[in-house]
Amino acid sequence: MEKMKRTVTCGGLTAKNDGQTVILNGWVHRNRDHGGIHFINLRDRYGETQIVVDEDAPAELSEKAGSLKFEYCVAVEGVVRLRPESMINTEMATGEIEVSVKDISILNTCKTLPFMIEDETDSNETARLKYRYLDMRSKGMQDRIILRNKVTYAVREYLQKSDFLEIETPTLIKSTPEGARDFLVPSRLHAGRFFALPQSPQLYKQLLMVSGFDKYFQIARCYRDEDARGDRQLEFTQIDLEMSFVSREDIFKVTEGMMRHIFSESLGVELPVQFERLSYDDAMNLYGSDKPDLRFDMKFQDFAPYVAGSDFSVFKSVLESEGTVKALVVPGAAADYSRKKITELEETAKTYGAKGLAWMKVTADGLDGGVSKFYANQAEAICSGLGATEGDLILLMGASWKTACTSLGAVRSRLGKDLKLIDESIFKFVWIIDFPLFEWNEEEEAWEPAHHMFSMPQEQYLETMEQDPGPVKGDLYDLVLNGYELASGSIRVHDPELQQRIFNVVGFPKEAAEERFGFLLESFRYGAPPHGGMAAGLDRLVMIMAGKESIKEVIPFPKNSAGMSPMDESPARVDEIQLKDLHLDVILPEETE
RNA sequence: GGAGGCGUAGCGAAGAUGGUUAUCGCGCCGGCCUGUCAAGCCGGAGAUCGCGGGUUCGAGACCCGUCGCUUCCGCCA
Repeated sequence: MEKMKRTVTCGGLTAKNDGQTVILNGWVHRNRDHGGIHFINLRDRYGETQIVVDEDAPAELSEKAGSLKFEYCVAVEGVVRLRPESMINTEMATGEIEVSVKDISILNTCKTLPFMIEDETDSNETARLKYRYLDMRSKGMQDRIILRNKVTYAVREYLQKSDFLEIETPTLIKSTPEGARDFLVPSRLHAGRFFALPQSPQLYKQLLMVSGFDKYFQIARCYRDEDARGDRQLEFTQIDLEMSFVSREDIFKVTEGMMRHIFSESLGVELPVQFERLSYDDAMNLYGSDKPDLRFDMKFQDFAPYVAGSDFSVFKSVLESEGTVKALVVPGAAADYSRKKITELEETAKTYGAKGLAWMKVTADGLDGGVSKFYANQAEAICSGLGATEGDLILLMGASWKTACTSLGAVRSRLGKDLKLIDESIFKFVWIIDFPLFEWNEEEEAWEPAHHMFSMPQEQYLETMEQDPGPVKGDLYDLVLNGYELASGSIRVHDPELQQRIFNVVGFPKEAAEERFGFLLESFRYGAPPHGGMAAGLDRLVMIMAGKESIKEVIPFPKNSAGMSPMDESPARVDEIQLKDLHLDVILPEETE
């Protein structure tokens, strides 16, 4: 190897290198054999270089060139030369030059590939995951993994310069009942006991604040044993940070600064100095989502004022049962939206629990189609009230507040895509603030934490928190980017008494709290500083930056949607001896005959 | 747990209303070719049409079941 060690990479040669003797190492990306002359594109992560075995090359070399198949790993020695003027490839970074080959050494051959190595593969995901090491040879995957590296580097650079300390927290921890299901790790040394893998470093970073490390961050792997989604995996990575002696504004400032640095350094995109803010209530009422995509507008409007003056009984009964009736005006969509296409929108709404989707179209003479006959007498008032004009489609949703908002929100998202209202080239950040601290669980008939139990209630609600938990807003915030929840954070509780009051509201008895979080509560009794922080999803961030819709595209070795790896076939069964060591007995679900 | 979509050669796809030997592109094998860069041209091999059952003279197609993948809901921040 020493003799044929590379002196340059496949992306490094330009016209300036004309005449130099170089050695390249890389993979055969293409091999074009023209009979007497071979053009071979040699590829590595830095780029591609065309190497040429000329017509007057020795027969042995020519034959060797002909034998090079896709993805052979080779070393090549040759002389850089300028391409003839008319042969310059302007699409290629190294397109001005080529390397005239003097010697080829085959470092390794390659079997027939399961799929071609192309810039973006359209091969099926299972094959891509099974041969992930080949999939990652593609330019697209290489670019994304490299982008991910740039992002993590920018994170560290920015936070280190802002006096943050990168500190590791344990990944074998105590299982806690809140939130998602834990991954459990059986203990060999302690029969019947289990560690859990962390869903986040939450408790430990708070303890670091108690220790006085007033600015902490970590690029932390987290685990949740829940079903996968396009933007959710069993294991994922968070940019986790926490600060002491801060208010929400300090955390916003750091996060905004960090995002600006990330985007500027890794994409060359300049973000605004401050991100927009929207209260949770407004986000839900106007966009039907706590993670609204603000790259397009189309806000909801209140349709309640027109309900009483109509015979349309569905909406009347909705309002009687304290529900909401929302209107969504879709400009100019009347002609394009046939009954069939509206039914498709209705199906979207129904997946979010809506019973139906009412509609009408605005014509020159008033309202037409759908439920228009019920509102004919108010046509003018409705159109001017909603700002609807001829050719617009009006969609109406009546349901309980949350169902009305979320289902119409889903319709809005779909319309955004269908009508191409979204400018794909922009990055639209928005802080969603003033989240409710508690959420009423209908089934369990109990209050539960909307985020987690360690978030601070806003001061004005402290008096009434126990009597009336519903309206209590927390010092809680999410950062949303292009309709994805990118980060989530809060000012934490640092007072053990207040923490206990919150546990009480969500029906978490003192004994259970002590049992689970005793170490945290105890730490609060030793001069815990006020603190707060946030955690941002690294995978999602890089996914959005890369313009992809699945975090699998930015994770080197992801699991499939069933939570398995087609490559190593994990999770796998283990042998009896291992189980015995761990004091485990496995009961498989009954096998169907 | 539920709903939709998909499953045809190594890969990507076509295959109205059931009809003889299942089609195309890429890849693979062989040959030709002196400037290509998705090179081109000629020839060849390669498919129990996911699996099981059924309807039929006849099923890739229709029916039932089942498995796998995928997206979404539930779940999860």
